[in-house]
Amino acid sequence: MQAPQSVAGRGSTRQNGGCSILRCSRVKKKSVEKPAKERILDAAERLFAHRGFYGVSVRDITRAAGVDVALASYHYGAKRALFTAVFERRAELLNAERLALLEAVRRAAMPGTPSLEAIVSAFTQPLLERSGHGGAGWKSYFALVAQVNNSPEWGPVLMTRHFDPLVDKFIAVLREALPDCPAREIYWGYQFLTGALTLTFAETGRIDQLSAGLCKSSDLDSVHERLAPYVAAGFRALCMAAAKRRVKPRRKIPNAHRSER
Amino acid sequence: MQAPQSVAGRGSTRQNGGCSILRCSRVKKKSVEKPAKERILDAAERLFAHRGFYGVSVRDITRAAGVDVALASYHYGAKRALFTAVFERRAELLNAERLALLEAVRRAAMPGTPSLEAIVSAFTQPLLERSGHGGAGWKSYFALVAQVNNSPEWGPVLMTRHFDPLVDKFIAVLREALPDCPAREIYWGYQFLTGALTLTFAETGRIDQLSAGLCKSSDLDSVHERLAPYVAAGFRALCMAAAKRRVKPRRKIPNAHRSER
DNA sequence: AGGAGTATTCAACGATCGTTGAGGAAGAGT
DNA sequence: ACTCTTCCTCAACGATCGTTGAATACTCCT
Repeated sequence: MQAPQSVAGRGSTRQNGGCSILRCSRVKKKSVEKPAKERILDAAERLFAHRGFYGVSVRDITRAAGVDVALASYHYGAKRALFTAVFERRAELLNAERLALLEAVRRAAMPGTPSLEAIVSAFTQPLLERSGHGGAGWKSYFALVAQVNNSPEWGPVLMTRHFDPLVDKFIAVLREALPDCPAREIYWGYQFLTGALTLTFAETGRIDQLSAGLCKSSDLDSVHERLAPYVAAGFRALCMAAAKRRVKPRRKIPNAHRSER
Repeated sequence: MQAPQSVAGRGSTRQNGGCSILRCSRVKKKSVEKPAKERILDAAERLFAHRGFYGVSVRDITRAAGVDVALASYHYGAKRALFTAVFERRAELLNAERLALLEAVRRAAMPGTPSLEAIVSAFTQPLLERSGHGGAGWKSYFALVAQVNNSPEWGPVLMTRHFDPLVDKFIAVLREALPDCPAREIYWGYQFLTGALTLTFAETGRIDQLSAGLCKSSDLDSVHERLAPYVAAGFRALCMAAAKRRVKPRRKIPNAHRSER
């Protein structure tokens, strides 16, 4: 959580990273301390992940990064642009890797289609692996994604723009693997998958307390082991239910109480 | 979305709800317009659900409710207390109904145990039914729950305090229905369930766009039809995988890249 | 050495934030 | 008529908000 990132010496009157007479060349400084522009992004990532866009002030971020307030606007413009910059930084890297993994899984199964478990795993593994073992920055990033995905304000904008092109490809492969399954079922199944996945990223510690320590929110290896079979079985159940519904179509749900308050 | 709640005439100099000479008794006024205290809670619910705790100012809320700024502090104290009041208002009502439904399902299956589908449905149906058909207030409430559940700041406090006692009871019944399944698997299965469920409540419209209109975020009847079989199959798959793992225990996951950036 | 260009700081702007104290309006009880 | 209580408004507090323009520091090119 409170990983010691960017704890290098700072202060209001810092000049050369602390060295007074020794010439400290730029190369030296860069090797010992990240550039300010990147430190701002790191600090923003960590703080936004915990308290959301509105819960963090630009001053909170620059203070955590050890730079002046004005530097955030200088490098990123408005606060909103800084937020999207945080979101976008790691998105493309992830998409590239996930797409490659999907193609690898597809090729490995040729001339047939890959198993549902393999498809789902290709979708989730790059994320779970980095959130679990990629360092504090990645952990914060996925916690941020969890909040964005469940936000009516940010979800439709950021998630759709940066992840849906890849999701389309995954869903196409899922449809190949489930040729008799209506597309609707696959979309709903995907929605349940992404809900389960993003809540895992939030790592709120709720399951730790519920299970009295038997499960750890931070144990994403356990999640990786379980999510694929869980979701794959869910997809199959949706397909079977849809097929059964086609035979004897039943509608409506019972036990309704339809009134405000 | 923009349901016409509390649009009654107001203004900065409103005195008696608009009537000047006619004596309008207090009872009459109450019947035509909700009391201010409740209007504040309604407005807060709607706004918090959309932009979160920090994204809404007390002035936003009181303006939407048509009352003075100071009235929020007068009735609820600090802003934080108003937020928890919004969260708590509907929580107990839900818990009571869900507990009764769980007991009913349990009794109906005596002397055996209820099906996984029936247990999961008892857990989700009161929520999906109200979010789908309970009116704008309920819809906002569950969107708020979705954000809280995925928030590292609020989730561990509010969700745990108000919902976990009930969740414990559900998990106990699930364990009865899956007597050979390790408890760990059931907790993870529950976590995936609640993640899928709360993302559904967020209704971000992402699935609408992904499916090109084939699925509607707001169609919670479809979710109700599908979530129980999906999750039930997932639980069974987790149990089977755990049993298989017990026979030939394998560890570790492949393809790791463990380095920050 | 000097100029160009980038990176960073400083100080300040007006706006909005959450909260509060004093006081008014209205009804109930005496 | 008086007081008490409850509900509510008004005005204002100090703090913090996001953003900006001017000025300074540093690096690189020639």
